[in-house]
Amino acid sequence: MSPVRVRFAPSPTGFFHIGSARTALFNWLYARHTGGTFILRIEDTDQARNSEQFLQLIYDSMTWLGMDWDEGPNANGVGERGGFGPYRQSQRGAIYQQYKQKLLDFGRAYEKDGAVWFKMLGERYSIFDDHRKKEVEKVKIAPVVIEDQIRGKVERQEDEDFVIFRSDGNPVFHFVNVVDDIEMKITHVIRGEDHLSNTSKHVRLYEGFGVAAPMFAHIPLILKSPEMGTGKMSKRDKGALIEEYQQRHFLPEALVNYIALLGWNPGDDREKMPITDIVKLFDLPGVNQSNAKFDGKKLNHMNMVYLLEQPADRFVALAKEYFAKQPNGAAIMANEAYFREIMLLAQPKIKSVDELGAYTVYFFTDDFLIDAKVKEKVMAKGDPKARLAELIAAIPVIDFSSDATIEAGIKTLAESKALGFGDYQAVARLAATGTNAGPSITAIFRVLGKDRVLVRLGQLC
RNA sequence: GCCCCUAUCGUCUAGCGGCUAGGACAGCGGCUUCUCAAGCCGUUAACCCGGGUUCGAUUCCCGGUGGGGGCACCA
Repeated sequence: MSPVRVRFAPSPTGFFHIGSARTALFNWLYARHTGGTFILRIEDTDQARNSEQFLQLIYDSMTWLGMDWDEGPNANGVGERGGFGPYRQSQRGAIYQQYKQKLLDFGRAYEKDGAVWFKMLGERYSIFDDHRKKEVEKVKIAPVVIEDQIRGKVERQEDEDFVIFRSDGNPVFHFVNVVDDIEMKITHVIRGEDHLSNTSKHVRLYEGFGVAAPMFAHIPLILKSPEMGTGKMSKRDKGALIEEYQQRHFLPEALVNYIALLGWNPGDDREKMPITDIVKLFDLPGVNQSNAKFDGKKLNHMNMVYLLEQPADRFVALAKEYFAKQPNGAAIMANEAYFREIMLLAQPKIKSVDELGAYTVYFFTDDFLIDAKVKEKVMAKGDPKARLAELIAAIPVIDFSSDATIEAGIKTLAESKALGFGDYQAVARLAATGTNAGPSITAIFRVLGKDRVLVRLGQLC
């Protein structure tokens, strides 16, 4: 069998969303699994809706997700690579003209009302279509049979001529799609199920050109989660845009892992798995046939699991990227080692990078908010003011060199008053951080240092 | 309206004629703990309905119903 050549063919007419990303991913996975070629082709024939901004977004999103393409435009938008170009349909006009002429020469196309139509072969008859409210001409012809790699055998009647060039001279999607797939020697067309009904047209076109059709594989769609409503996930839905996850500093490998699992699984209970394993195990017959609903919570969980296991350097780098985009520059201005220490305290505790700001504010400013509800709760229990006073008195003699020595110091104090560590912890935390969530109080004390701790404890008294 | 695809816990799914129907997320309960998370343990929860085929159907076939998609001089 000839080497696999697959393509992802987006239109730069809107934001890059999760459904497109998965179609791209399944193509990419199949190419990498089989050692084939992954092609990026830009279907920018709709001049009215195309934009360079959206085009760049496609490159950026694919790159961010780690889906590298072997042929297609370069990610910086300058030039392209591969021997089957150009890879933007807007630059392939001459090829479409040639193919149109072929069909004309074969007697498989004709002009009518200024448009060019593809001609079905067979006995003709007219019938009134009450959906379209008009008389249509049909052809007696056997149904198209598609051997879909995911769906199995699909039969569909395709019995009407259809437009391949509009009267404005531009070719339509079905035509350019098939021509490009022929020219680029595509072996497997992996695309969303929304194209399944179009496939019969495409098969007829291949027949018209006298070319064998490629393999087809129609993957299920991603639907809205129940809270979002019903139907296909659309660009307007929350969580639908790849850009959004990038801006929220999700780990791309977590997102890729999650979307790979929407409609595919490795055949066992594994969920979190490195991309190399997914590449190894991915195959078309393993793809599900039914649509999947998007579940942001599960994606969040996947992201957290990945975050937890990031090496310190990578996590700190991610944190730095995050803080660099925050309006308040205090964290980014902070001492490198100080910043690193705080980020590593936060790493095991947060669920996503974008929690970092709120989770660590009090390390970078003395002007942090005191959570009113937490304050009310903490101050209502026992005699927190007394505990605070005792801590302030004890701290000058406590050894702040390590968490262990701080813990020992507070415990000694607690024992001397016949109290527990917990009696000091909550109020100390409130005073030092303004909240009830965070790393261990001993680590907070150590990182903040005696002076700042004393000031903060004093302020709450 | 016509055509096509599809159907297991709320969600993602395993199952490929005989299972106590398994896992994960979410939920709930507990343990641990200096808070909050995480972690660990436990727990609630599913084969859409009706006919066949079969000794036996979640599994195969048909019909219904539900869900999704397509029926353009959009892509």
